[in-house]
Amino acid sequence: MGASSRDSHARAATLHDVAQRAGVAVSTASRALTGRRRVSPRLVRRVQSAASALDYSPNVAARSLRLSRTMTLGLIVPKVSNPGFFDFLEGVSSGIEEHGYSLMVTVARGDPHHYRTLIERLHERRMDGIFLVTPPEMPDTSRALEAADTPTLALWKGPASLPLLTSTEEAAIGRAVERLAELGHRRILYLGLPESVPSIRVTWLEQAAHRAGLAVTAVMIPHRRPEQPLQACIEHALAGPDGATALFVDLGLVPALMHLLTARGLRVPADVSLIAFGESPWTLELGLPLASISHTMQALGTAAAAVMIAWLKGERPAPLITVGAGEWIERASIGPAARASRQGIDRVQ
Amino acid sequence: MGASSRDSHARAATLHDVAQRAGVAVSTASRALTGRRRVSPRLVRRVQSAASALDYSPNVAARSLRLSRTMTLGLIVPKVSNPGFFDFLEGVSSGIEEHGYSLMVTVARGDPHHYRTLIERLHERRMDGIFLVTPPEMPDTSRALEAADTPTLALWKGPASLPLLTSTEEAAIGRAVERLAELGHRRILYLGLPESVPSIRVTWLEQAAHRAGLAVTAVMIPHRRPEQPLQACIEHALAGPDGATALFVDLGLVPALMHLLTARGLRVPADVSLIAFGESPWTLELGLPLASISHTMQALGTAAAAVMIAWLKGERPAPLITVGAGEWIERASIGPAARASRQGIDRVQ
DNA sequence: GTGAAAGCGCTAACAT
DNA sequence: ATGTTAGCGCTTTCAC
Repeated sequence: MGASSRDSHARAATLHDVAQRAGVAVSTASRALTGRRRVSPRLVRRVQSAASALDYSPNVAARSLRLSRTMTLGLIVPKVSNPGFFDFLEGVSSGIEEHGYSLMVTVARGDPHHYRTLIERLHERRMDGIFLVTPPEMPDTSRALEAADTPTLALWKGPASLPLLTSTEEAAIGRAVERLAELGHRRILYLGLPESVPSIRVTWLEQAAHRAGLAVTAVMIPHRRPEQPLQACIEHALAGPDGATALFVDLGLVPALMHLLTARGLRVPADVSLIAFGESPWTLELGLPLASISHTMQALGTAAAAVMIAWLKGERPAPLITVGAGEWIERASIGPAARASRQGIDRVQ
Repeated sequence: MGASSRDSHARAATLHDVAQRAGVAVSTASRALTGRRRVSPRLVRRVQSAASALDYSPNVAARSLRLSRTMTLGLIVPKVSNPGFFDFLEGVSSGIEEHGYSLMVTVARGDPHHYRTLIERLHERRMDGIFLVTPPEMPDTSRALEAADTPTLALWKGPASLPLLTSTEEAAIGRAVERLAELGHRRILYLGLPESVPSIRVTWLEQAAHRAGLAVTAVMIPHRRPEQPLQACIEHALAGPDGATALFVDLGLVPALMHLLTARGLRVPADVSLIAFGESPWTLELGLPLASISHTMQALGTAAAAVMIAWLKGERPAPLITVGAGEWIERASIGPAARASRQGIDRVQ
């Protein structure tokens, strides 16, 4: 133990201690440290050195009580294992941190009851603002939120009463679908993992396909031992003269899918076009130039942070904000619809 | 707006308001609500109904100030995009939540300076405990922690002054390596992503290999456009009579690797044995029974939570705690060392 | 069993 | 520019 380390049983130094050591009043010490009002430079120095001598660390709880502001934001996320989710968290965290805010994170189970509990919990802790991520099928939780009267920003989707932040992923999907239409594709197969957060994707994809005159078959692969194995799904969907010629898949399914396609002798994009939701550097550098709807979760996080910070400064956000975090990236995994090889595919089945 | 919703400009009800409405003293109201001392059932009911009528929500900041306990735990994690990290977070979160604690999450950039800043920040907020995850190459941050005098638990690795929580992954790796030795393998190639959190894996792997008399080539694939593309790496490592016959890879590399191996006509496990760090249901169900060192991050999270809760109850943790969260799972992707097909592999190069 | 009052550490009026 | 004081909302002695 160095001489400077305090006895671990001594209570932490308070502003009072600092003021006393510097020979000034507590209010002066407060002003000197926070800089919120003019104090003579001489005293500022004295207070500062007293503070550092005592290892003074302001008590945020006391400050919060006094100012009715906790400088803390809450984040409620559903319990999903989306690979990109940590990036989102990081975006939010770094975005608010530089403005002096901290982040309180709670992970909700699926049920609305738990959501309500967590909202209450954050309310008791008097969050200055809340980021709310609800699973798509979540019923209304707005009552619990109303009571709290806390600036709350919904991500991806949420109750109509809340400002909503989404990304340009929808537009990107639209562009991808249009491109497929140009290439002569007529039917798309979507393979998704149920626990991927933005399952609005499916809706977006369906709408875009409708506009472009394409048909969509959406298949959510259940998490545990699917009754209809993925393999059967795909073969069925790709088969026949009306079979899908293009595949949209969650990135997590790509390895399995590639394996399966290779095993069946189907080539990308000669036999089937492939578009992934999400990017991974490893799919790119290795002879698999995978076209994708890239979605930088981190960008969405920082955007959310920025909107919230502005809100706390009095600038109420628009009801719907779209962030440029989604992008259509065309790569060699898509090509003209493989009408010619239909027969070959039929044989597979 | 329902009749019960308060005017959004009215300040939140305080305990004083509740007491007044129930016709009791604030102290009685406090006791009735917290149940920390005996209050007549009649009054308890009166206070409770007054509280719910006023939508009373206790102010945690005030309580913290009074009790010198925030009921909040801090988590510091390095800025890495490890897929399983969110699971860990979830484990910690749910583990502490049921004991009434909340979680404050901060994401650190690589540098020690930022770590210190974040630790200070958490200290100002008077966390009751801190979970610390440092990247392996992080220099000592213990001075900042000492000052805080807050129960701090290190995960995976950390300064010697702190109790450390690791998993049985090390043992699992040992078992995997022994099995490979049995199967006649002599050289292992490890392919890792640099940003995977527990890069102590490499150390563990090397130690285990040494014990079993095997050689290890560890290659960390740089994130951006590697000068030595993965492809060249692998071909070089697998080639020659002394080439590696078994591959340990991070799960994120599996798709790329599979593609590459398939393209080169190398079969698993006939030509090369494959072991992944991590599990994904999609690699299993689809003709790719991938042997793995499975590591349930969530289990590690809940374990960390449990240790911390116990600590806060006065039960100081052992300096080193090993959690059974890592497991060696043998599957068909490993087999006897492919001495016979050496020539075929050489031809590939 | 209940009430009155002190005080946790801080900031912002209000005085000087 | 600096000091004095009230009070943020809560729990806990201390009296009764």
